[in-house]
Amino acid sequence: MAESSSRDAANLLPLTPALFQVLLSLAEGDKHGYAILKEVESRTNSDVVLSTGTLYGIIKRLLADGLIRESASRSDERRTAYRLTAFGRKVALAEADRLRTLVVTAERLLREPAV
Amino acid sequence: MAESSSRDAANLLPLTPALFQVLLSLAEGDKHGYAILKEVESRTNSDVVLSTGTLYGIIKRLLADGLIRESASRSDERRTAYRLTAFGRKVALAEADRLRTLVVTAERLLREPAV
DNA sequence: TGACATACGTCGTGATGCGACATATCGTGT
DNA sequence: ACACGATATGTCGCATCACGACGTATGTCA
Repeated sequence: MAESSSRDAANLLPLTPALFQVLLSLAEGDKHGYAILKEVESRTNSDVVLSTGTLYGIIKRLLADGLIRESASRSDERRTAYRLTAFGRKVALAEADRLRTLVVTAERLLREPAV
Repeated sequence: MAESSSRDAANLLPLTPALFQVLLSLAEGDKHGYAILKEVESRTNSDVVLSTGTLYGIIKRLLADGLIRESASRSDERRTAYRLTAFGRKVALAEADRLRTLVVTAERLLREPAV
């Protein structure tokens, strides 16, 4: 026990797949909404295609929970860029850890071909 | 193209975390509902605790989609055991593959400590 | 000028997970 | 005999979330 660092990242887990993709996109670098949309789509070979309805809802929740914040660098007028916070990165890492454990378990359980 | 093996397992992805856990539980061996509940809880150290509302809804969907079926071995009167079908195992493997790829990507993107 | 990409956002709907509740049997302790 | 908790299955309503449809602009280029 005794690990109250900032806030407990584990409380927010598991992340929804769409939300996790947005965090990963911002881990790569600051982006505005539309750029996140396009980056996720291209990185996942169109396996994950976020609608704008999905995206802007997620951005609201991420801002409210302090996982991202508005980036100061707004080169352009009508675009708002977002940046992953330290806490946001921590949460994303926790989710990646959770998934890695899950995958290891899954591969162990699925290996045996039915007794 | 030209890969219509039984049905396309990829169509059902991504699986919800709870549903995936149920498949993993049945991959280990046939179980009835309550046993699935307890096995998931103990295997995940109570990180994942399914409510009965969640479980029996999932079982309905899994039956409807042919990922599980009722097991013939009903030693007891008031328990219904379930078994993972070949297709169900295939879907679970596809999900595990998807997650493994995601984890690799996530760890790559999250490694760099913000430029 | 017209079409398409960029960019942001809302709204309604459907799917999903969850807690609360209901019901019943079984085992064990007192 | 009775009570209590574990076993076992299920329903219901609520909240959350992803998605598609739609709306509004501006920028770009043929």
